[in-house]
Amino acid sequence: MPSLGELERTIMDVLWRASSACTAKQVQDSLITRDLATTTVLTVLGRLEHKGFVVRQRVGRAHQYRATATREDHIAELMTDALGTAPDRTAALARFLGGIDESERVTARRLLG
Amino acid sequence: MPSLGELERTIMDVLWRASSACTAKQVQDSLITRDLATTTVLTVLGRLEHKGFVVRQRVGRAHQYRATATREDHIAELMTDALGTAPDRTAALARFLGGIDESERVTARRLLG
DNA sequence: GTAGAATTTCTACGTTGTGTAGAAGTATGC
DNA sequence: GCATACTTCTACACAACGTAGAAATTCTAC
Repeated sequence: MPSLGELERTIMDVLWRASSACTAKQVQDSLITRDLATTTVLTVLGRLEHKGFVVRQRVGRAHQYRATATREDHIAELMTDALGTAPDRTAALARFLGGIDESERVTARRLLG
Repeated sequence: MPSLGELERTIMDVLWRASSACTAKQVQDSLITRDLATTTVLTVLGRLEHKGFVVRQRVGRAHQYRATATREDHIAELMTDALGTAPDRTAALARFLGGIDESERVTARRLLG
């Protein structure tokens, strides 16, 4: 899976937080702390589309962008990918599960049925 | 956590597989498919040391390198870091656990006690 | 239907990380 | 002491990413 730069990540966060698809302008306006040029946002959104993280749809003269996966799906995929690099999956899983705190272990047990 | 490039990763794999600490020469000789210069291996080992993935110790005129963490620890840390970026940890955990296959879910349940 | 504005596309540049290795320095063993 | 093994220094190319101006396109309001 392609990885995300810092700005790419920031922009994905906007899209993940958004309830619906956003235009580049809307993304730009969400990032008040950074004062980016619109073209910068567009460039990054283009790269994110290229990497498969977003899709876009024309609406009027503009495009609306939305994330192709939820943030949780993305995170789960990162975790699965990491686990996938283990020659000994069980050992890696054991380390991971051993490292999370007790309340979360309880949650995990419940999630596993 | 710093990430690993492709060669850095390859060299970490050597160190992770090795039962004991390795010299640059030994690492180089393990990578028969790549025919790298010794200095290349040294440079990368230096970067890995800088990133905290390895430590070295002088032995005679050479240095021996060993990984600071096991591969499984590293992988578990990647997973934990990914989970740590989730605003809703439970949701992310649910997606992750929901995505692994049934036999591994059984293993996970057992690991959780 | 044309002018102006909004939006996109194209192009580009600086920075950083990484793969790669030569040249030069240094220490060790004989 | 000297040759050699090993390290350190320096360097370069290439890709990814942050950044944005210039130019092209397209919609809308008149």
